[in-house]
Amino acid sequence: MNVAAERKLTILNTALNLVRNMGFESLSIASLAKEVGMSKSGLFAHFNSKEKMHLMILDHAAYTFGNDVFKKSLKSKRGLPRLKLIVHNWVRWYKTGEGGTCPFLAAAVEYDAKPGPVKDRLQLHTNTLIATLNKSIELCIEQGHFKPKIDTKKVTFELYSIIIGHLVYIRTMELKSANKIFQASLDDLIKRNSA
Amino acid sequence: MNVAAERKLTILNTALNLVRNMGFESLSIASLAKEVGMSKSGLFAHFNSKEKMHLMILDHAAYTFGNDVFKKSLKSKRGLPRLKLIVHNWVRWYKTGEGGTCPFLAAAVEYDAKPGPVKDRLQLHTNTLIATLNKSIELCIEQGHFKPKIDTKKVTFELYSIIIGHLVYIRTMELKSANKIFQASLDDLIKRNSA
DNA sequence: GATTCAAACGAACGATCGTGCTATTGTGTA
DNA sequence: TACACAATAGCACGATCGTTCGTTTGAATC
Repeated sequence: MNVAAERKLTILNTALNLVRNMGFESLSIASLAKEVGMSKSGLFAHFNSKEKMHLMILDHAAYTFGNDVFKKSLKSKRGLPRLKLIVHNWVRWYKTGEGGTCPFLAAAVEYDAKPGPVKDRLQLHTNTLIATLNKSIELCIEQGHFKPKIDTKKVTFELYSIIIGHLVYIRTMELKSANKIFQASLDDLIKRNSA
Repeated sequence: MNVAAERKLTILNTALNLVRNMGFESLSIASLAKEVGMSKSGLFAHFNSKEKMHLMILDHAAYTFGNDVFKKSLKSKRGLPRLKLIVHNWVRWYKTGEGGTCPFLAAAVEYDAKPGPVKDRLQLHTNTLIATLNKSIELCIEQGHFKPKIDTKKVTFELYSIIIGHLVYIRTMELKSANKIFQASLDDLIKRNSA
C-alpha cells in the first residue's frame, strides 16, 4: 500500500476509535492530530473541513464494519450458520476493549436532527446495514433453515434490536449477565423462526 | 411554584430538548443561554460547572421520563394493560416533533468510556429504568397475564431492545413502516409470554 | 544533482469554549 | 417601605475550536 494511503488509514482508524468512545462532537482536529502524532494543520489538510472528516470517518466505519462483520462471515455456509457468525462478529465489535459504541449510533445522536450531508450518509449506511442483515435472513429461508412464511423485515428488526440492546447492557449498564441474556434471546429468536 | 424554580424548570426543559436533538457535547452554555433568553453568566450561575449541568440535565431527564412514561401508566390496571400503556407512553417520547433521541442513549455515547460522576449517574438512571420495566413485567405474572415461568430479565431485555430499535428505525432510518413492524414485534412478544 | 509536487509544519486568525469576577437587578420578608 | 439575599448581567481571562496561509520537508522524476 501507498505510504500516503497507509497514513490516511492510520488517521481514520484512530479517529474511528475515538469516535466510538466519545462521540463525534468531542473529536476535535487537534486532539485527533495529537493522537496520531502529527500537527493540527497537517492533519487538517487530509480533510479540508470538519464535515468532510466526519463523512470520511462514517465511510470508514461502514467499510470496516462491512469487512469485520459481513465479509468475514462468508466463510460460513450460507443460511443459519452464516447468520450466527454475523451476529458473533457484530457482538465482538462491542466487546473488545479497543472497541466502543456503534459509530452509527454515535452519529445518530448528533445528526438525526441535523439535516445535511452527514445525516444523509449516516442514513445510507444504516439502511445498507439493515438491508444486508435482512438479506442474510432471507438466505436462511432459502436454505430451509427458517420457515418460509416469516416476515423477514420483522425478524431483521428484532435481531438488530437485541444487538443494540446488548450494546447498552454491556457498555452503559455493564451488566455481568448481559451476554447470557442476549444469548438466550438470540437462541429464542432463532428457534421461533426455525423451520 | 416559585419564580426561581419555574425558571430552572424552563432551563432544564430547554436543555433536555437540545440534548435530545444534538447530544450533550454540542450543548454549550452560551447556546443554551441564548435559547432560554438569558446571559451566559446568568445561566452559568445555576450550575457552577458544565459537569454539574450535565448531571442536573440527566436527573431532570430521569424525572421527566419517570413522570411521562411510568407515573402516567398508573391509571391503567396493573399487569398487561399497564405494561402496554408504559410502552405506549415510551414510544410517544420519541415520536413527538418536540422530542428527540433518548437522553440516556445520548449520554451513553459520550460518557460510556469516561469514568466519573456523569457516567455513574447515567448508569444509575439506566439501571433504575430497566428495574422499573422489569417490575411491571413481574406484575404481569402476578396478575396472571404472563406465564409464571418466564425469565422476566430476558423479557425486559427484549422489550427494551425493540423500543430502542424502534427509536433508530424512526429517527435515523426514518422508515415509514417502523411503527407497524414495531407493533408486530411487540404483539408477538406479549403473545409469547402470555398465560 | 536539479526539479517538481504533495505532505506536513508552525504561526496566526477570529470565534467560541468554560469559568471567574464585580456590579446590578429583582424578589420575598420583616 | 426597607432590608437581605438570591438571581442575573456585563466583562474579561486563558484555552481551544476550525480554518487559512506561507514555508519547509521529503520523495519521486528527469
